[in-house]
Amino acid sequence: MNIGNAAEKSGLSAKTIRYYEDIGLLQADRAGNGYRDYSMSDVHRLRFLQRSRSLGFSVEECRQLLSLYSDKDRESASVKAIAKAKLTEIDRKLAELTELRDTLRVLVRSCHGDKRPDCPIIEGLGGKDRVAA
Amino acid sequence: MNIGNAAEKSGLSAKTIRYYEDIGLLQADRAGNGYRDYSMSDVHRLRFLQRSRSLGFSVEECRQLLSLYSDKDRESASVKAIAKAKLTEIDRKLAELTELRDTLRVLVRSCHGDKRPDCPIIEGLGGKDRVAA
DNA sequence: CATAAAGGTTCTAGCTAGGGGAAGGTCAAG
DNA sequence: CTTGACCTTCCCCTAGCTAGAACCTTTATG
Repeated sequence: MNIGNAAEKSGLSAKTIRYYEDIGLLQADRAGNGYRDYSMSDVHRLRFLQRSRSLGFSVEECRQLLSLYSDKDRESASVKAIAKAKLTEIDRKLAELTELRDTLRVLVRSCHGDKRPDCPIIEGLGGKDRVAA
Repeated sequence: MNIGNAAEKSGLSAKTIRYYEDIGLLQADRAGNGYRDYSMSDVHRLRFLQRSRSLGFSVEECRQLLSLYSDKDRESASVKAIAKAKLTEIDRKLAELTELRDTLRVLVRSCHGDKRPDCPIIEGLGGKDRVAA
């Protein structure tokens, strides 16, 4: 099947699929006319990539996961290790983002937001001390 | 003061300060030897940028905030609008990331993680249906 | 049969927000 | 005088694509 078809079935754009081929994630066969030719198994792998990316795995992590996906002798422990590391990373990002939000929320709440120029947000961003979270 | 000094005082790297000048965020005076020369007021603005960035504002948002920072006739409502929009954006990211984490957490918990090849994580990433969060 | 639209191909360039490092000028100390 | 720390500009690199140009192939229609 052509790339457009594979794109539709996998949920990736054709551009993205070509990019993945470019960086060596997945190589496609070529038909006589030079068009890329995808099998159902290729589509499964593309879908796998789409899901992995949407779950926050980096392309390099996807490369590892894809190789484990294709390896019928894999140890599930290897997969779990990657997923756990990603989970830890996401938890860290969540904590960071939560702190950010709390700080920003305090600033926003403390600003009256009218035509006067005095503004606790500006002061908080410019002041000497970190605004209390 | 030289850029290294301004960098230290503002918490930004010299590279970053030059980059900000490059994109027109903040222009510095030049000393006779061609070195950039920063005043304390420049340092305050750099600090302002550092804090704004660290709170998640994009460089373009920082540009607006900095112009409001310098504008003594600003309306605090303008500042609050930008901050509120950013807050909404952060909340959205938080929700997204939380959903991601929950999905990933379910997958990780369901995987025994040993030497056997069968792996619910791989199945979850490759399967036809979205894994339940 | 001609042609136009809808695909496909390769290539380059751009996005964010800087980091790394080269090649070279300048300044203070020993 | 030289060394080392600092400064300058310059260009390339990162992630993960997206957009567009220039061109080729297939398919549908008059």
